[in-house]
Amino acid sequence: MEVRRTTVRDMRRSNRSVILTSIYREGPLSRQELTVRTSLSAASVSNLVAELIAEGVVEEAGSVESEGGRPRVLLRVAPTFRYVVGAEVGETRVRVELFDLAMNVLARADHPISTPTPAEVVKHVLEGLSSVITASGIQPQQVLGLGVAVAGVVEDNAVVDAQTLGWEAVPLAEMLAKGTDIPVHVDNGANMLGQAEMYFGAGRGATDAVVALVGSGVGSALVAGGSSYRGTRSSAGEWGHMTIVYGGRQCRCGALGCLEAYVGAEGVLDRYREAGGLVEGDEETAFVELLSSTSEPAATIVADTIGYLAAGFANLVNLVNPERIVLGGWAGLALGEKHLDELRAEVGKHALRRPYAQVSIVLCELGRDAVALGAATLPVVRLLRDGGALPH
Amino acid sequence: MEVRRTTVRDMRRSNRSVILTSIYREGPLSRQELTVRTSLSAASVSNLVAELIAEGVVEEAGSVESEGGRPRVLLRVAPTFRYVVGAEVGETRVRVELFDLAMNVLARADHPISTPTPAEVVKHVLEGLSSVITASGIQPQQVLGLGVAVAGVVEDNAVVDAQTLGWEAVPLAEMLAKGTDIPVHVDNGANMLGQAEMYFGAGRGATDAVVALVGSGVGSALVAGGSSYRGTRSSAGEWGHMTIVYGGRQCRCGALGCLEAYVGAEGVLDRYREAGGLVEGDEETAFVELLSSTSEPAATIVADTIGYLAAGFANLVNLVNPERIVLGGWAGLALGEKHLDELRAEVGKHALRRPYAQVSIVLCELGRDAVALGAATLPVVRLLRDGGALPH
DNA sequence: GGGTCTTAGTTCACGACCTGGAAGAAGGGA
DNA sequence: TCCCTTCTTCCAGGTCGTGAACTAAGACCC
Repeated sequence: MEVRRTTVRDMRRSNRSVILTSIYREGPLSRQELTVRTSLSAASVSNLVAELIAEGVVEEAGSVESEGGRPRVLLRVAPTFRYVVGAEVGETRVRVELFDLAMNVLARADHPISTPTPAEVVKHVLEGLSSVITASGIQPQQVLGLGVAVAGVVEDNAVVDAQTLGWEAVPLAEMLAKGTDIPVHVDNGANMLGQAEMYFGAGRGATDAVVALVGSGVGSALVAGGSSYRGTRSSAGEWGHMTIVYGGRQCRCGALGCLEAYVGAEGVLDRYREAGGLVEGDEETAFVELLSSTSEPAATIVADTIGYLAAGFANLVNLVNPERIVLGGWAGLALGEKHLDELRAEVGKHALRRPYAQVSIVLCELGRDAVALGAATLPVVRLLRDGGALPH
Repeated sequence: MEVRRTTVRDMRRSNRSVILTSIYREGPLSRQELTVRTSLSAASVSNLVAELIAEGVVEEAGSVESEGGRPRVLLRVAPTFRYVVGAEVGETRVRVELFDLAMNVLARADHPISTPTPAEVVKHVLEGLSSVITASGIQPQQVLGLGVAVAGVVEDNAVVDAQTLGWEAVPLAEMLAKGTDIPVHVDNGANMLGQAEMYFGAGRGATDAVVALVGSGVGSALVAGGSSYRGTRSSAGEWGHMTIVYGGRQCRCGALGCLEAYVGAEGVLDRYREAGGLVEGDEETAFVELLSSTSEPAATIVADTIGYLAAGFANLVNLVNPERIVLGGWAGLALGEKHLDELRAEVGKHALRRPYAQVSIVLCELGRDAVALGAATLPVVRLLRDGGALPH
């Protein structure tokens, strides 16, 4: 039973949330447009908006011609009402960025790390946090929240398992909270990149989508009915470890024939090497090299990769019937920029006709640095959900 | 924007819905237990329950010892408040069943069909409807709704595509509505079987689950966050056409290497035949025969089937992180009854450790005749959602 | 420049709703 | 008979969205 009672107060919060979310996500809107979209009465919109303006969450932003009468006053979420901070914890660095509510970057702090122990990471995130706050000249109280993205399984703001960092059961949010009064949210990196694309990139407007990330490894973020789908215990979206070639190549997860073993950059290069190809330089250079090579074995490997990836996409199309699949990750983008049409066509060969006709396959728009941006949206989403009420 | 405004009236409806749903799904409850579960005030519970009793939706059903004082009066949804009808449209027959709200079957009508044209099916469903109403001696006005399950893609109560019946774009609900005043709901057969299991069978209590159906073909019903997940355009759940052996066996959908081509009864028997096995009698007999055969090739085929099915399960486990997978369908049950433990172990080889540890794999409890039952829950779910308000 | 039209936004009385508290009725056990 | 717990009833208090009447602000016309 997770159905919840409703009280008289929930009503106002819920309506504030509806209005605020509309204003935030559908650009500047007039009160009149809000009455239409929310189907609230003009009186209520006026009332609620007045309250939001009085609190400073919303502000008027110019006006626009009406249909012959008094002009409509546009409303937007005040970008400087509060600020949000996003952090990306990678294997080799910690990046912290401060945004206003319009998600403009106001300050950034990068810090390389050698041994990413939890204590080390906590220290650098907190240092980055105060550094970006100072750099942007705002008050700490003006920061709405800190979102942290970690590559690994995250449950309830705690990192449960992060193989690349070698972490297990690290209560990251709790540890960070000891060093700051700012509310802390922790989530999975792939989900955060997905969230960024869904809010500000190629996923805008879609309610059922998958953001598929192909880098050295392969992952995805699922969006169902407008919000991120996490599964029972937050580990949904492990698309990379879907068996696609039964009994096939060994994957680093231990299983055989995972998608990742075929389309992850590492797997692709392994396959190229086995076919006699020459792999030089770091993974990324080599991968890009492979993509632009005109040699016969390289072309075969690339074509095969497209085929495997297409089968992986088709599995998503058939199983979850998304309206959009957004391909990202550095290897995914590199591949997609050259071969998107082939990929689309190939998906059609593996997917069922109907769901295939309903899906559009596009590339990420935000590049790979959007992880911190995505993490920073966590406190924003909370603000919108609570109708502009501040935490505590 | 699918967030909806809330008005002062939605509040009462929503609270009625919360109470009614609790009573229906969590068995007879006393008012006192309702105040705890819903966190509504005792005054409101009393008030709302009185209203529901006055309308006849809820009734008192005995009492139970309290903690020393006045006994608690138990409440239940009045089984005879209204009745619901479920229909299953198959290739060879139409089955119509009438239930009370406790989902006891009160009457059943089966009708064989030779050429399942839409007109024919409409005729038989309507005949079945009036036949079960007459047989059970109730008034047509007492029937809350008719749910119809069709094997095929259903969008907005219209059958979009049903290959086995050879239908395309059949507005079934609309056609049926011309012959009856009872509200008609149409949905996909696999989803309805899934719904039945989720409400009354092996899925009870789970909020993130997959009901996997293996018969001659293979399908599934996804349940996310407590309700059925349909995807953008209602065709989610096509698990059977997930590529599992890239470039593998031809599937009847046209693609290569679909799960269905390996674990659907038809595919299994084909593989057995190719391995030199002797397939006699109809599909079902032959399949059961194969399962109990002790010959070496048969054992291999069965073991392979378990392996492929396990990979298909593992893909679900990794991608959607369900708390439960319910295996059904006649072939699935036959296989599961003998080999469930092997299947579970095999899934562990393909799935990631964490999500695998969080899932339980169980068999359907309701048998394959639960399709009409599932379809009949459609109007019940509507009733619960609307807090007991009758349609129209 | 003044009147008028049109559309946008505001104000206010009203009815619907939940809550908390208090008082009491109901039903059983000691 | 007394006590205890579970409902029920009632009322004042507070919140909310709504419809209707009202004000605001431009455009247009003479």
